[in-house]
Amino acid sequence: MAMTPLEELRHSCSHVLATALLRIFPDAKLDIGPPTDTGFYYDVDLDHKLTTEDLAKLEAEMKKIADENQPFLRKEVSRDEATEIIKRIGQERYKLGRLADIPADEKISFYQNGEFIDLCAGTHVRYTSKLKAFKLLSIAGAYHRGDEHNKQLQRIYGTAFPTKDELANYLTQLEQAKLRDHRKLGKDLKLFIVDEDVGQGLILWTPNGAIVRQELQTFISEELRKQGYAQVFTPHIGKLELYKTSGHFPYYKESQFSPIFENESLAKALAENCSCGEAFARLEALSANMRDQINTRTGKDTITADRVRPDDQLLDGFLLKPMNCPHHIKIYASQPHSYRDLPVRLAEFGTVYRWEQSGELNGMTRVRGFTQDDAHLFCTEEQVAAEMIGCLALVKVILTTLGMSDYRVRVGLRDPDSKKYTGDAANWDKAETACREAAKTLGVPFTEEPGEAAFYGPKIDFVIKDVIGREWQLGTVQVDYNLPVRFDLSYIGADNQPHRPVMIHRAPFGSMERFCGVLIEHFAGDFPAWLAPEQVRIVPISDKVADHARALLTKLKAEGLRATLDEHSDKLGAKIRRAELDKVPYTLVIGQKEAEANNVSVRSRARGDEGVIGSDAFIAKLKTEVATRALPARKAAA
RNA sequence: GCCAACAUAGCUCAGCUGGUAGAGCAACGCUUUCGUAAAGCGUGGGUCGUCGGUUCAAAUCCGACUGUUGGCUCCA
Repeated sequence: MAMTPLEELRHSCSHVLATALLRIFPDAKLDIGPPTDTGFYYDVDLDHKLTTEDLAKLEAEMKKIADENQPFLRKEVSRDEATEIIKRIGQERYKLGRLADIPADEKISFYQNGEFIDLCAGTHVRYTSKLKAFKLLSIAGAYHRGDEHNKQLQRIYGTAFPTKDELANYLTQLEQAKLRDHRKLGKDLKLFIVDEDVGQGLILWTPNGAIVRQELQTFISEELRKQGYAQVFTPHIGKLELYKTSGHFPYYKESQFSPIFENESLAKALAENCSCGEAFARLEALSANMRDQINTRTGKDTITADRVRPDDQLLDGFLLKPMNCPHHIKIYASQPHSYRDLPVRLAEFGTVYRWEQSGELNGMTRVRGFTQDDAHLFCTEEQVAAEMIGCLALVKVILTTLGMSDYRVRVGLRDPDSKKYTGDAANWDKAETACREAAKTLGVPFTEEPGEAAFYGPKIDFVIKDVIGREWQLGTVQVDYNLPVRFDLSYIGADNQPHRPVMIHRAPFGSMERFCGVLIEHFAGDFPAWLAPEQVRIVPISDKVADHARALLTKLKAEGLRATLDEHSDKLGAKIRRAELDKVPYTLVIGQKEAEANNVSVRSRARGDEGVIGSDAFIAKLKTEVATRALPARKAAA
């Protein structure tokens, strides 16, 4: 595949970086150095721990190499010659493996610039002097071949552009992006905190953030009522047995909080001289055993769920729920269903807990406890398509209302080579077809990605990028033919015979935490009035109108608006500045003139000074803006 | 979990090679009563993330731990 000119430029930078590396650290063992979406990197195995000072040195050396104006020369060789070259330059540690990756029918080429020669398919710019605008950015650890069992190499990240202006522009953009990072804004606008003593990845929603979340929940609840969902509530824990049946316990044990054991069960285990270590070892064996049982099943629709043999019951206990499905399934299963009842749609803002690796935690976007705007639909096979479309429509309504249009849609299919999936192939095919067909109705491009399915079924995900380009899965819709089997769910059909329902799991926001994090960045903290923690701030010009201002505050609050009054003795400019920094959508300036006429001078965060209007007229206008969940109308560019 | 960097007042940060802490903003008080992004003066506020070590002496050097950040791995 040919590289774009920009990729060519960046990839050439990788080679120049490698050239500089070997000049400064001759014993460096090189792995690979490809271009990326935003720049390039090179992975290197080096005993010396690279520092930021080294980056500066390397960058200076790269500039020298660019100035030396070395030509990039391509050389095609046989496999034996390639091996010889790699040995000659002393880079056999990784390069021989990379050479072995090249299929037998493909040409093997090296690129040489100056003294440096590298196994490489290309392509490159013609001379190093073409590299005019590059910068080394950071050093990171990266496993060889992306496998955590392999040695961790040092990865040097950099970026490059055709011109210095473009590079400077990109670096400025990075700086700008940091200003709308949800972690910074979350602190500035007092939306949420994470406390060390409460625990990593556990979000404490402070009053301002709670308002945003509550408004989002209200919004989605309204939409759910329109679509015929029933609201349920379920507890935060469930017995281990429940998750053994669902398959979550054996499959995701390592990413769950440890079980909460019953006191009696623990006491019994202790009485049997079972140490904690042994108990956990037995639990470990149990989950491994469960996995094997499931994997060796032939995939027939057995109607009966997997059961744990009684002698496997070593310790009874509960699990903090890692997902809501089993609880909702039990609600469905609690009474018989006729085909006339279907679809049954059960919704809950359900809080779940997952043991994410410490290094993966990130602000609100990757946490250990989060609340899904979850729902499970139980329907007939014939209803799947329509229900899927309904779920996707809901996601679209939400994204449209919030003005989020920059996302991609991913259809996650099973990886035919992996064993992590449960259920029979025929059902998987049906489910995957249903997903594909539903995705087509979206009217936006989507990609099909094998290996992205959940263990119980394929899914459609909405993926959005954060300010620094990281992708986050938000809304998700998943078809599931498996859990209904595992829990032996049924409904009575028109033929008076029991039938197996199909489940759809869906969460339009994904999780309230992640969604709010992304939303903060999407709006850069400038929430539309309906979401803004503080919708209106009254700014009296002097104490002389304080009584009038207080009366207005009372009135705004009585009208259900989230309003505050700035009673500081600052000058107007300072109060305006404070309101702007707090990103309040509307500031009402009240002086003698306004007080006498019962007017307000409106300053909009989005549009600036909007002039004087009667206070009742303002209230009516704002209430409409809030009720319709309008996005702030920006001032037209002059 | 792994690699690396970082952790000083509510916030943003200063504190060079060791001699027990400073600024701006915020808060509070007083003065000012002001027309669309910062009025003036004053006051309070920190066992320098935690624990341990080196030293006559540690915010500063070393170690462990906790947390954060950037990556890697993972993400039902």
